[in-house]
Amino acid sequence: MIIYKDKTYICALDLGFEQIRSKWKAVILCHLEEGSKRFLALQRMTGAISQKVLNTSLREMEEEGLIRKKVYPETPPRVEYSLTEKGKGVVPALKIIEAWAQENYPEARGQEL
Amino acid sequence: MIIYKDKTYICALDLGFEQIRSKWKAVILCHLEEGSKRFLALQRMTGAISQKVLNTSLREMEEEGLIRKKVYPETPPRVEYSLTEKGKGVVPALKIIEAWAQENYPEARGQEL
DNA sequence: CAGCATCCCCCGGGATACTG
DNA sequence: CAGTATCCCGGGGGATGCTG
Repeated sequence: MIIYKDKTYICALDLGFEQIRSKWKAVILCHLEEGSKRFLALQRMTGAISQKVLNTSLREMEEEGLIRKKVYPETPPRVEYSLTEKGKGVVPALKIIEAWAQENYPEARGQEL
Repeated sequence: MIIYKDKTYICALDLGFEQIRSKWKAVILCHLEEGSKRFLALQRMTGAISQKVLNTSLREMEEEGLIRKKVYPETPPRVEYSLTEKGKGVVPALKIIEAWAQENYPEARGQEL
């Protein structure tokens, strides 16, 4: 039994998985692995994600220390998101899932991010 | 763009991740890696999961070919769940997440399943 | 023991419109 | 461009009770 931020988890996997379980976090993290990305770039890459959800996902992951947000004081504003060391630590797991899907789902053959 | 069972996914990771994204599937899969388990045993291990959710999770994963269900025609009934080859393919990813959580969250130190 | 059947509630996530 | 502010809906997931 683990308690973290007022929530209880039954094991480490439960806790860790919860951090990336929402609809788009995994995809976002994988995209950021290619290098830092701007808000609009992320939105375009995912395509389907709404602004609101992209924002909450990014903020939550920033609070968890998975990603870093850098704001350039320009007009129009420029913001870049990138992976932290902690964030880089989960990506290998996501890569495995991606490869696993490509192997096991014919539809996904060769479908990279 | 991938279409699978009337749903669309933007990439392989999206498709693959969706198969294990629900609250308990990852934990269940990791438990099954130790060997085949009975229904009640799984329920006890997770502790927090309700029967209904455990059941739907198991059925969905069976339909996806991640796990196998073996029914022994006895009374009282005995049912055992185990990983398929396909199911074994994702577990390494979950192990990484588990280890990652143990490293990055002090609360989860040494918290095995 | 291993499950269906129900009821219910919360919130994840989409759509739309507006701002610094 | 990079967000906030609302509104709204579906369904994931819990609780409880019943059966072969």
